[in-house]
Amino acid sequence: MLSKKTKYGLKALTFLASQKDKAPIQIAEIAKEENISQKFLESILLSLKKSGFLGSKKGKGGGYYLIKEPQEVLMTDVMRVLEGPIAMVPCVSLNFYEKCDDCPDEKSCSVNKLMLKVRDANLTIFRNNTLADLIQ
Amino acid sequence: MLSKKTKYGLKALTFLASQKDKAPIQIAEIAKEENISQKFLESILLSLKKSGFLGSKKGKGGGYYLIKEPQEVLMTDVMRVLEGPIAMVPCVSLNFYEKCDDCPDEKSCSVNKLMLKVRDANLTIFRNNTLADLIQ
DNA sequence: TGGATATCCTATTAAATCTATAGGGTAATT
DNA sequence: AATTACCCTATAGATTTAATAGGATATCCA
Repeated sequence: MLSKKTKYGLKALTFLASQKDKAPIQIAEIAKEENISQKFLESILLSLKKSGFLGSKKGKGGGYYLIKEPQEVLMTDVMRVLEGPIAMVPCVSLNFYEKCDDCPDEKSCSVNKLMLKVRDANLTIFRNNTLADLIQ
Repeated sequence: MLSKKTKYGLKALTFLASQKDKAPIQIAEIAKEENISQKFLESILLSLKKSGFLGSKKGKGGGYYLIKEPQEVLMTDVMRVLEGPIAMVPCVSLNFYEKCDDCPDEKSCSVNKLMLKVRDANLTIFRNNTLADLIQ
């Protein structure tokens, strides 16, 4: 299942990407428009800022704004920050590889074999979709 | 993340599929060979039996055995029983469809749009892989 | 300079899910 | 009749997720 965090994060990013100009949008407005708990969204936007997707401005007229152009924001990067590893098991993960302690040999592991295919399929999707592709 | 239940279930199915004949294999043997908690595996095999993948025999010389030929066991079916819906959000699920209560219009939802692509990619993988493909 | 605004940060809680264990019941075989 | 091995329910511990609370910090503007 996709976590609410990822769902909300994607919606917020799309909302920001679909704005005409790049004037900061307040958390409250995004939360209202997208039906998201404001406090929860607050922490999500903060993590998106820390990972380099968003910029922010404090005080009156402040808010969040996209740093890059939507077509430059790859879904691989967004998903890794919001949802975590793309692979369903650590032993097929590119960025978060970890050996299974119960599995003596990966080469002959059926789970490894299947999940490798799943990972590749998902990577293909996420690499070929940017924030721009999610709009409209 | 893939649940342990699914991981263990897949390993058990593969183990049974790679047997020479179709003599029943005991839970204890599968658990030992695949490094799985025996009691946990017990409940997994039971659910695989109830969903029509396995048969069982009680008493001495008893155990579990595959009902169909490995090449006839589709991963779509196995995954749905062990892991649940293949879709990452209910609004793009074929078998477990549910409308999002926070989303006014699916057609214009960015999450829906992306997850539809992910679902199709995963369905393609699971439809084109059988238990036979996981062996060796 | 001070008040209003809005992000930033930490901690905590409530709920749900996952993983595993316990303990006995039931059916089949020898 | 005893043994074997699956069958079934309940429960507990751990982890993760989702949300809330409360205040600190930075910015703007009159």
